[in-house]
Amino acid sequence: MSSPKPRQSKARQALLDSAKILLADNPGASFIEVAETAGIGRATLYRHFPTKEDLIRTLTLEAIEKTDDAAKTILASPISAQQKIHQLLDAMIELGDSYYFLTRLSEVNDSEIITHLERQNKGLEKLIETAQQDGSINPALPISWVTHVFNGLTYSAWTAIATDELNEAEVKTLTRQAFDHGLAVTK
Amino acid sequence: MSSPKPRQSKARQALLDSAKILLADNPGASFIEVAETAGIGRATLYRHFPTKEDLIRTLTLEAIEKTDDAAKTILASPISAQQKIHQLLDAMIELGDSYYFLTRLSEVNDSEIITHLERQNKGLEKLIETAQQDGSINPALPISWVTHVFNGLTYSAWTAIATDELNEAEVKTLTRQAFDHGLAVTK
DNA sequence: ATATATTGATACACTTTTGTCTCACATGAG
DNA sequence: CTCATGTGAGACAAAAGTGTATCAATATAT
Repeated sequence: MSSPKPRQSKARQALLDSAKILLADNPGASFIEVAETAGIGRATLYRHFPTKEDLIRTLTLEAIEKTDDAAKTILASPISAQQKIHQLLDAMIELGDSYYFLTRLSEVNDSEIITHLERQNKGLEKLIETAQQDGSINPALPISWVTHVFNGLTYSAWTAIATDELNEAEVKTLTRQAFDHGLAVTK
Repeated sequence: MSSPKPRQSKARQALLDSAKILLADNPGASFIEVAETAGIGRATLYRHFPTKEDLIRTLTLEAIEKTDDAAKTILASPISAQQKIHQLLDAMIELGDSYYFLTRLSEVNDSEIITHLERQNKGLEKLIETAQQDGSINPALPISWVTHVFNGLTYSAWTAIATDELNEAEVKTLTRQAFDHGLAVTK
């Protein structure tokens, strides 16, 4: 009848939102800074996350979960592999806020997180393989290279949105075009 | 007649080489770790670099200098803008070892370094503008977007080399193709 | 061989960070 | 209102990191 965690949720989510922004441009920020930036007491932070690793772990799992949610919908759609990849690119661009801090951290050690990331990568590779079979991606390209370009262009999109006058909608279009046809004149 | 710094050079360069590898996968590494990894005493490290900032600053300036050296030769060549961009991509891929640690660090604050990076970026933009005028890059694309793709694909190339079975020569070819024509079938 | 410079090890003081604990206060559910 | 829970502020101890100084050992140039 009643919601399960009515009290905690708000402060906790505000804390996570604040932390991922701070850690994105200062991966070495101390727990003290995290608490101060979030505007909460240090003791409260420790109550929610015993160590810095716990916090980062939670942030990472949250990002992974959001990606899974988006991927689930996209993969279930009756559209081509190419269109699915395009929508995945869009989803990753939208999730920039949740993911960017990860690119600035040390190598991931947590085995559960590694498992999730590998699973998601496997899913992307599967999709790429299908796209290569139907000819929308060059079958001569190594699958791993295509995933690296996927990630690299996602990174381009994030930085373009973060630093430039380009808005998210423009960047989505440009990224899609760059992924498919590069930077030559569109024919 | 005699070389200017015969003594220092060796230990110092070995230290820099070791540090950039360590900082690449652990940006938060302490000075103690840097010294231990390089196999030198902590006191010696402080003699060469008074603070961690000095070390990072030196590493960064070294990377910038290497890029300038490469760019100088490339820009002086009697080749097309597109070919110059291709060679710049090659050069950046080769400099992965020197640059990768920079992508893992906090925002750059040093004004001299910012000036250098902006100068190099300006040079790239100029080149892109020329390539757009001669039609090898789509003139409809925002210049800043092209630079983001340049950087994103450079990042793709680095990670492909670092984690995969692909060698540098293959990756150079793939990167060039992705930059020009994306991942569709080459015509 | 000898003077000079570099190095590694160690000790030291200092600062920052981490993690725990206590207590008074605020807030929301019943 | 009352009570359980969450919170902020601060004290506290322990650990890690930083930066300086000293000294004996080593390597190098002449």
